[in-house]
This record gives sequence, C-alpha cells and structure tokens, in this order.
Amino acid sequence: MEKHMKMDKYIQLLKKYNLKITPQRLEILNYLDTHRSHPTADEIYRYLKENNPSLSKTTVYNTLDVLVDNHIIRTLIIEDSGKHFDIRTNQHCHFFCRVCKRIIDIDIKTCPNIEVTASMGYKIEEIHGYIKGVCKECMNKGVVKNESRSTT
Amino acid sequence: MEKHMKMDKYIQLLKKYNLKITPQRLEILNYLDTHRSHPTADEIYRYLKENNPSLSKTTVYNTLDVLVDNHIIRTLIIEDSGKHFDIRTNQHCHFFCRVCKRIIDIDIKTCPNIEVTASMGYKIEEIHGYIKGVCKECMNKGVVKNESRSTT
DNA sequence: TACCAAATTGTAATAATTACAAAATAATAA
DNA sequence: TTATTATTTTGTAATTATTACAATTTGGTA
Repeated sequence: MEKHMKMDKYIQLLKKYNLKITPQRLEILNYLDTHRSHPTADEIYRYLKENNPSLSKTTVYNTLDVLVDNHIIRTLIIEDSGKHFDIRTNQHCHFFCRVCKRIIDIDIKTCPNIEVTASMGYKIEEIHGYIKGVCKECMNKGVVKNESRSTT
Repeated sequence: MEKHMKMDKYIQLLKKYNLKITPQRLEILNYLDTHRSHPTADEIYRYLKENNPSLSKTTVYNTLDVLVDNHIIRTLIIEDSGKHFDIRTNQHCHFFCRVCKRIIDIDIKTCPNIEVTASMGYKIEEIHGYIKGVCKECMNKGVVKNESRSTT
C-alpha cells in the first residue's frame, strides 16, 4: 500500500475514536503497522527521531497510552525489558525465543480454559498467552537439544 | 505446620539444589510459602525488614534470582508494576482483577494450543497464561456490569 | 578451628516510565 | 481566513524497579 493511502487509513482510524490527527500519531501508527516485531517505546522513538529530530520521547509514551486506551493497540509484557506494543488486536498469543530474542505471533483458537474461568464468575476483559522457549528456526540451527521440559 | 517444621522443609529444599542455607533464604522462602498473594521483591523486603533491620534489598533480589534459576519459584509479570513471585510451580494461570488489584491463581488444564505450538517445531520451556478483568468477588459487589467484552 | 568460596550488605548507577509546566497546534466557530 | 480554545507536544526533572560493584561477613568443610 502506498504511503498516502496508509496515512489515510490511520486518519480514519483516529477520527473513528475522536482522536486529534497529528503528524506524530500518524508516524507512530505507521511504524507499528509496518514493523510488527512488537517494538518498545524506545525503539519507536529512536527510529522516528531520525526523520523528526524534534520528536519527544514523552510524546511517544503519551501516544502509545492513548492508542492502548482506545484498544487500537495492545501492550505486551515479556520478560522484564519493558512494555512492547502490538498493533494486531485479534486473538493470538506470543512466543518469546530465548535464543534470538524475537517475539513471534502465534495464531491460536481461544483456549477452553477461558470459558471455564468465565463460568466461575470472572469477568474476562483481556487474555494474555505467552510461551517461552526456542523458536523453530533456532531449533533447526541446532543450538539447542530437543528434550522439551515444560516449566509451567 | 509449626515454624521449625517449615524451616526444616526449606532446609531440605535448599540442600536438594546445593544452595547454602542462610537465615535470609529461609525467611524469604517462608514468606513466599505463607503469603501466596504473589508478592514483589519490595513487599517481601519491607515485611522481613521489620524483624531483621540489617536485611538488604539486594539480598532479597539475589535470593529471588537464585530461587527462580533453580525453578523453586516462578516470576510473574502482570501489568507493569514490576515482577511478582509465585512459589506454586505446578500448572496454573493467573487472573488479575483491575478493581481489587489481586492476582488470583486459576487452576486449569493444559491449553490444547500448547500442543499445537509444540507440533509446529517450537521448543516449549515456560507457559504463562494471564487473564485480566474483574474477579467474582468484585463482580458480586456490583461495581461493574456484566457484559463481557473480550479484548484479545 | 581455620579457611575459602559464596552470600550479604550498602551505596551508587542504570533503565523505563511518569509528572509537570510551558509552548505549539488541531479543530471549531465567527 | 482568522481567532479561540482545548488538546497535544516538548523538554526537563523526578520516580521506581532493578542491577553493578566492592567490602564485609558467614556457611560449609578440611
């Protein structure tokens, strides 16, 4: 998709939520849409700072907060390296590879345990599933042996 | 269980993993075993400091690291308020109530998606399931309405 | 009982995030 | 098009959780 088409998409998105349209918000949305590696606020900041030296880190944090509050993006907390952000809001979980450090999207069906939990009287608003281990690419490189030990 | 019986249990546990037996480690294990509310390092520190004013926060962090490395306890990352620690290492997931802020253990069966992920070539080492919403007690107090909106 | 590796302690440093106030700007109405 | 105003952006300072590090102390063993 061409850049101005994408920007138009983000403008519509912001309008839908009654959010003001600012160049900073558009660039941050574009970054998240283009880089689906689940970046941190700092990664987004360092990249966008290149073409916009007056960008403030506070703006990045504020914008991400606003996007999360409006459910346009999701927060991911993996390990303790701070928050990561995900523009995919459909049902999926994450795999963190301890070798290559990537956070990989895993598309799954809703876990039956969720239904069980709901039926116990809990009001469910967010589901976070996160698996840690070694991804298939790193396994194929033979860095790690394959006796699965599940530390639940 | 009496205190000296419990302490004996922790001594055996530390011995099993070839860890030196120190009063600090015993007190931290006892705290985690007695307070299963998934405390943070700081909560543990502030409590134990009362009876042991010379306790250092670094010791609490070091000890928790050692216990995690030996799989005696687990780390939980809920929201962004820092790490929480859990002495239960059997298969379960967590529910975070956004009203009362408690982290509640939910005993569940292994999610079938794990098996699917493993069969795709991923080596699975840790599974973290965390649901956010409103717990049944807070729901019963009527603070929140019950139209479930699942933000997955 | 003496030794030594490991653990504990206190302080200083770091990293991620938030608070805050001043300046700039987007949306709206005249 | 311009003026108005609420919102957003910016930069700096503060905060919080955590880690680094070196000196001191201590648990386990010979």
